[in-house]
Amino acid sequence: MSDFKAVQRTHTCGELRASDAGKTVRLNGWLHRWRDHGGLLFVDVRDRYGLTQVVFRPDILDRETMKLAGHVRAETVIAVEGVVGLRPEGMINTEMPTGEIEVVAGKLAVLNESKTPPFEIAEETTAAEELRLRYRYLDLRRNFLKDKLILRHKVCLAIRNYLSARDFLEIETPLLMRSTPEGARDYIVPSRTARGKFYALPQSPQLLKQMLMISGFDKYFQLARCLRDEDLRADRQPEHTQIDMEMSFVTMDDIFAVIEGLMQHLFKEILGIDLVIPFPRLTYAEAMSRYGIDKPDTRYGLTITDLSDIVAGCGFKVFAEIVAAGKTVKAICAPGQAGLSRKQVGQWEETAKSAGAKGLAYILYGADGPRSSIAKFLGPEIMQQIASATAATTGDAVFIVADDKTVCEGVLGRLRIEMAREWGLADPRRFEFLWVHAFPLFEYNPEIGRFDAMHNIVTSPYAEDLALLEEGRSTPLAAVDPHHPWARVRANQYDLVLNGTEIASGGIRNHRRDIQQQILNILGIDDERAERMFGFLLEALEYGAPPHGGIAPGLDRLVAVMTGSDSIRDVIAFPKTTAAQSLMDGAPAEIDDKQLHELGLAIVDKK
RNA sequence: GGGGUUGUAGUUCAGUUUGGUUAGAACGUCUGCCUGUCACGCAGAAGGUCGCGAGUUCGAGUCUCGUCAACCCCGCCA
Repeated sequence: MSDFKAVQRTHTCGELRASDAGKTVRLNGWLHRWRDHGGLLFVDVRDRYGLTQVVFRPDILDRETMKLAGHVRAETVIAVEGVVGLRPEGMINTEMPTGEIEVVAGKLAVLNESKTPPFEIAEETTAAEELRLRYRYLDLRRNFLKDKLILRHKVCLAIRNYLSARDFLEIETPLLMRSTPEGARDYIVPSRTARGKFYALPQSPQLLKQMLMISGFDKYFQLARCLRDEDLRADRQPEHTQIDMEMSFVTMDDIFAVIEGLMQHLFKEILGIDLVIPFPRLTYAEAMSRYGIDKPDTRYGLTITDLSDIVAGCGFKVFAEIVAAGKTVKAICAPGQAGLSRKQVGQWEETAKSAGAKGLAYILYGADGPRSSIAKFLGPEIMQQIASATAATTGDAVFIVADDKTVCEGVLGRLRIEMAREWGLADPRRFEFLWVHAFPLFEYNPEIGRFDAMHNIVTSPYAEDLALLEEGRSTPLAAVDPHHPWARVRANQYDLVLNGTEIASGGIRNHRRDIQQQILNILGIDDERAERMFGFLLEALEYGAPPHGGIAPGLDRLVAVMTGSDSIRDVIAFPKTTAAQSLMDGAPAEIDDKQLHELGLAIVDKK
């Protein structure tokens, strides 16, 4: 094939129609399937645009060409020249966009042969993901993945157009930067020119986009790669892409409005779906008490009800004593589940226990009256009150947890998700967005014996909570006490939740050095260390830093939801396994001794 | 770091509960036949380190222990 020009395609495999009949065309592509009738031979040629049927006819072609065509196998790269013909009466394939025509072959050239692929390049595959990841380039030939990457491209393009039209500037920030002691474990890159020193790959461009605000670029965005060396999940890869944004002179409402507009645009433009804006808002406290989680899936009910007042002083000692001790009794109502067997109820109790509950009480409101292991202690009146509080009617089941408020919420939140999954309560065709805001700024961490940033160390406190920062230094309350002043500081922090997935996170930042420094101090970073680690940020805040804030939607998670993917691996061209390995290229891999030597590194323990 | 699921022809699986003759099926591959198929059809053939390593046993795909990998979850992480 010395002269490819002579066989180069004139059309793609997805574009020929009946109106092209009579044209002489050339197609290039992969041989998808063949149907050899001994005389007649049909071949489907595939490229990313589609499939076109090519027919090889012995009455037209010489014996050599027929023989060659008869021996071409799956995934061979071929070039075909022929005449577009209308298919005979009754032979039209209405399943295919090109189904009205076929290319009557005149010439065939093999551009490259293919080994038998380890799995079929078919619409559906049952091949294990491990195998598909090893041969990712073959898996990407399948529409299943190909279409998702195409949709991802459209999302990226629409984001750029939308934000650019609203005066946002896309500005790149470095991948090699200094390690800062925040959040996740860093990926580290050794420096050759400064031996013994290291760059870190950014967990996000957080500080850099703040520097851009200080530079005066008041509307910034970037499709930014973010790297974190933490354990993986279906929705977590070591590198992911954020639609990173930051704005100056804005309030939370301004940022919500930009994101609501962006999401509305993306869903309309790409999926043809009309989103209703503005999105509902919940405070963190409301989300936790109603759903037991800070990223609730609001496509289904099963909300949490507080029963403490009802069961205070009731005949069931366990409940009464818990309430007397200042703890809580909470419940969720599962509609239509009164028929659960003893075994099924036991399985939910196991789930509750694994989530931290000591037990799980239940009341099954059957047609012949409520059934419950604690019915005789509660009595009919209390059970009636529980029914009306949880809006349970005949046929429903109520599950009750008694413990600390946070344990109750955590357990019932978990049960809620598991039950919705078990009973298929979440409608996959619905997209329910929700803002969660007013997070606590700090969270007590018993492991290290001090407060941690709940989200981000640069998030600003509510102005009316500023006094609590100082109050926390002299309070007689223990750090673990939920009424500790620092535990009560609310943050200008907000998350965007979509169908129970955290899709974006952001906040209004500290633009005053004194407040930022005070927060770092509370987080256990003294002035000396703050200077060393964040000196550049603190210094920049002293040169007229404007009020600013931002947000960063996760592109992978967003596209995963938009394409109905269970894992973000399906919307990433070359993802890694849960052990952060790339099965295709074998990364991570050892490097040469010479490379180690140049960097001044030695491997101490290979494990 | 912890819990769970899975691992048997190229691929997807059955066989493991109850250890016992030659480890099966489908798809794919190869050969032959077939002139309107489109998951073409028909006939035949080849194809196995039962993830890996120990152990128990007369005998292990099957039982025990360890180990590796993929996936899901907790911890961890935006």
